[in-house]
Amino acid sequence: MIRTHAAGALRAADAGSTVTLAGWVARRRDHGGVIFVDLRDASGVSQVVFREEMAAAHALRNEFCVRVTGTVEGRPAGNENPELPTGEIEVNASSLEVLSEAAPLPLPVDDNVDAGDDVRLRYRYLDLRRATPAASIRMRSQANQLARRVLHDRDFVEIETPTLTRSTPEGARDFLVPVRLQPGTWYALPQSPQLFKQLLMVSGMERYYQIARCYRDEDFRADRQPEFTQLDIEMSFITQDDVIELGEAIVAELWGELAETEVPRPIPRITWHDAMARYGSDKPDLRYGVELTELTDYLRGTEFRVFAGAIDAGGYVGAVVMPGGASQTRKELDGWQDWAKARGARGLAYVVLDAETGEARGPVAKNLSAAHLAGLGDAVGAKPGDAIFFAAAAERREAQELLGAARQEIAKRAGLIDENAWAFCWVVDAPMFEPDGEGGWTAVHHPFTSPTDEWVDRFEQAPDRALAYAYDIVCNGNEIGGGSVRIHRADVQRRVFDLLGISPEEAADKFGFLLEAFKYGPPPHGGIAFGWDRVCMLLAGADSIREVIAFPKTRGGFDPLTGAPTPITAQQRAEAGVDAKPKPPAPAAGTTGEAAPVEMTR
RNA sequence: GGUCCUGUGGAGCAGUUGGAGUGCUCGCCGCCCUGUCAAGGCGGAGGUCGCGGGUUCAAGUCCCGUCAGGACCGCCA
Repeated sequence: MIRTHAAGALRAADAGSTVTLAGWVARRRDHGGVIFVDLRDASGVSQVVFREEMAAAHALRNEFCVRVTGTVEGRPAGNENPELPTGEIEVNASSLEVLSEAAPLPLPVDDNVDAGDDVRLRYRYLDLRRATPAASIRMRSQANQLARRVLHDRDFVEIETPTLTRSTPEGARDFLVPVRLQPGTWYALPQSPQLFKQLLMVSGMERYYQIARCYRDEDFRADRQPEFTQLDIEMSFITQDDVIELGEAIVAELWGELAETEVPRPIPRITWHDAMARYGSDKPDLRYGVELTELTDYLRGTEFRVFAGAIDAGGYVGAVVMPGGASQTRKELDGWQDWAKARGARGLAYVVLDAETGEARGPVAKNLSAAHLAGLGDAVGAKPGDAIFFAAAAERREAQELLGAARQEIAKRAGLIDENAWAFCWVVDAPMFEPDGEGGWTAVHHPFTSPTDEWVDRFEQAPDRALAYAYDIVCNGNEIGGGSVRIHRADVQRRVFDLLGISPEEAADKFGFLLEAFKYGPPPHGGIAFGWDRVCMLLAGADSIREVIAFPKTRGGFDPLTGAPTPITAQQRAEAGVDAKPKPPAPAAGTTGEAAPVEMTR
């Protein structure tokens, strides 16, 4: 090593020893006759003092990479810096070697200055010299280690699966890779290792996990990148409760070690239908109340067309209360209409209860009968001074989701969110199917998800109500993981495919290899995958997963650092076989009554 | 694909009813400075106000288009 000590580790006890440090000039304070330099390495910062005979130190600039030898000394009385772990000492330099110089910086390496995303990402290596971004990446490493420890303690096997594979039946668009050796054919990058982990269960591995990179070619969000990471887990001979117990063990370990939070176990469970009814979301944020109230029955018979239309159509009318919302200005209340329209709703009906008299006011109030108005406050749990927002739709879920979004917005605007709180829950008993919009059904989770025992023999009778052994774990309104018990019985799988309109031929074409494997004694199995970027984002206290990814992309899929993606050369294009047409499949030998072509082998 | 926000020396910002590239903090260059710790003082350099078009006597400012970054909707089992 070209250094003897870590800069951040020096303490008063080291006084008197000669040390050699290597690191970067974090800051310099040049007084002419004496120069102070904060020397930073991965461990932290120590103050180095250069005296008159060390004139070369005048030439140091921020982020020069240097090696310094000197004596550790206690700082003169009164000059200690209690803000720094190394604040009691300083290094009196006797030699200075500039290992490399730094050009003027395109962004300040300073924890107090936050640059724009494009500059930060273009110079991510400089961005990561800052304490907070660096800490997030280091924290993620710890999270990986903690998860591995929990899983290894439980005899899990870490197994890597291919990233050049064939398309698997998740719903997202695939990233495709042309295949030079077979022009016209393409690999897909995996959207998840779903099928491989099920094959590993067939193979008798029994307990698999992987920190797996996954790829989905969809639009980005603050919590979505085109390549992302899952902590992917699958287990044999288990029930839903076993997977949930394991998930809780992992979450408790992570939050216990990295967030100093004791996660209450068992983590509360809520059914998917209750979550929608009470919170208008399948990933409810339980850090605050503000629950939804269904008013379909209460308002039955109303003459207000918006509500009556939904009720007559067999739909839903509901409300959510904004505590203190009656004090909003007309402009603020109008703002809610814009908010709702931005979400694709027609508007957001509201009634405010006068803070003094409790009288219901607002545009909707005059459309409701005196009887409906009189009992409204009690029906929705509103007090004088509150505002009540309504949503109505023929589709129950549509109205609930609007109210759920309003609930979140209310909590934000009314300051009801405790930013220091952690609220976990499992959302269980998810529906198996949802309408595909064309008269058929599509799998809510994926087509290998098992119906619950209650529904396994009759899910065809009411696909809209059939429930699955599918579960999501939610933290502060973020879905941080989800999984299911899988189907291991061929007859059940066939019936699910039938309902989904997947023909045996189509099934064989898409994932025949899995069905083939399931002929040979597949064990009952199930699993879970954690959205690892989101988990780390929450643990890091960040508001974007970009903060916990070393080299993230911008929302356009662009990497400002490398400039990827780029066009390819004509030669690359020709070699990759991007433009090749796939050969028609050769008939099997003998099936056409003609000799099959035989290729020369070497 | 849609809605919204942002774009001003290297970084972060301010810029009023349209009136001279105006200002602030940091950084950069030079000089001074022996106890600072986001050191301080003096001086200096650095600009296609993202880009293109329009309105106007006059545009950083208003309008249209476009590019880039961000938030959301659609999409993402």
